[in-house]
Amino acid sequence: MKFAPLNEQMDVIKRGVSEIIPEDELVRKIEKSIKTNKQLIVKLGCDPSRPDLHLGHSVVLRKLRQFQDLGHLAILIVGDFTGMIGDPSGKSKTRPSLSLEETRKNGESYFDQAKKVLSDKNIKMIYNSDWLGKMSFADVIKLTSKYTVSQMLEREDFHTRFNKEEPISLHEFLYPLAQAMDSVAIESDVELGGTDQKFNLLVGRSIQREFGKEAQVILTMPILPGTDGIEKMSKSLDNYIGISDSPREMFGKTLSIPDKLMYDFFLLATNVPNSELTELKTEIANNPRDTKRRLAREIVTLYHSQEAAIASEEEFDRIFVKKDVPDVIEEMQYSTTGSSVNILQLLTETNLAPSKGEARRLIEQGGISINNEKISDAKSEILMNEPKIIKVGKRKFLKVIPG
RNA sequence: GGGUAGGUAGCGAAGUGGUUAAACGCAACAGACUGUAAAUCUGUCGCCCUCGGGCUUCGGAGGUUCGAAUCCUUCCCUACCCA
Repeated sequence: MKFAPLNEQMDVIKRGVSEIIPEDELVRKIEKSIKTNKQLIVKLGCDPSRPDLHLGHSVVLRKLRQFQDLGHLAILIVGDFTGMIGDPSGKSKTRPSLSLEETRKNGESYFDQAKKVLSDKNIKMIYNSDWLGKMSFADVIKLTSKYTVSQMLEREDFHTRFNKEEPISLHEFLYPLAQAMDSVAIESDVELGGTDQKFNLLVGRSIQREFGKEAQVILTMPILPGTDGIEKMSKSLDNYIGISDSPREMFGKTLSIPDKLMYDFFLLATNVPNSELTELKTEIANNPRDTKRRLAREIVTLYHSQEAAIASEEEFDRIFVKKDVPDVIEEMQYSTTGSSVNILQLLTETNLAPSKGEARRLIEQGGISINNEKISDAKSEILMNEPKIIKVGKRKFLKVIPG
């Protein structure tokens, strides 16, 4: 294995990063790796409770990919053990804790999606129940003795929740320590994470030292904002662009981001070369419309293909500019007893509307059309003699096939 | 164990016996507009039938009352203070 020179490696590694702590230690680790011809162990923890990956996750995964391409070893740690305990933080009703089997399954699905970003070379996936599951209560007590309550409360979210008199479950304090044990177990040289992970990553450093290991360097990436431009990208806020989204969805969602986010998306979520980045800033200012379309194409190309990118752009124009129908529409078999069916019944039975009241409202507001004809009467009877295309709102389509 | 403050629709938050299906904000949804699924504006936002209603909601259970989210009993949950 031949590693690239230090400067080249650092140029790649530093793109888009928020912090490297401490940077000089990373330099030393890389120098040593070049000299001894040994790959660095780069760790990324993944949460198996939410296995749907989106562009936000991709930021850190892409960084991991860059380490892989530089010849280093990526270790993905699936938190199956921690997932099993379940995390009731926040107000959400006791989140059901997953069984080991479920976390494993989610881990697999995480891995499948992550493979769209990662290389299949220089990679290892490990479950943390391998070592956490073997710890005795005495081991846990020993571990917890190495960290104090005040130190824990330094973490911002604990701190604010504590001050707002919101509940903090005791086991939540154990998560950073468990994560730190992962670093001890695999002897990571570098751990990646979002800036929101900084605290946990730093705990890893001190616990590694406590266990007589060399401390890992931590590398944090900025949090990618969601399509709303305000909150961080997340599935629960529905402001995400999923790695497994269809080209059409990816394209549309990308166009809907606020203009001021474009640069960050180019920087953190695409392969646009470093040399083009400065130029892009002026492009964004001068021609936001076309630049955003390019961004959308870049993203679709990354997860699907160039052809898909071009097709999704064409389709976008067809649906939203020409207000036409997409060429691929979801289909559903639908059978009725009579030859026709009431529109409200049709909408609820096809799950296009959750209730008849909602369906009625959609009709009143002019949001329903069938075969391009607006339905304005909730009493309409729809003749079910041939396939019909139902349109709900601007972008929900369903082809109903009688039978 | 004792005390105090709380638990209201997806979230935040009003409401302390009777036009309260429950103000307001956010989110969501529809329409208009737009380079956009952005922003803005308008409307909607428990369920069922209808334009007049019917039914089910305010942590859980029970009770008082012609009538309760609002009063009482009891249980569960959260935070804080004291031990």
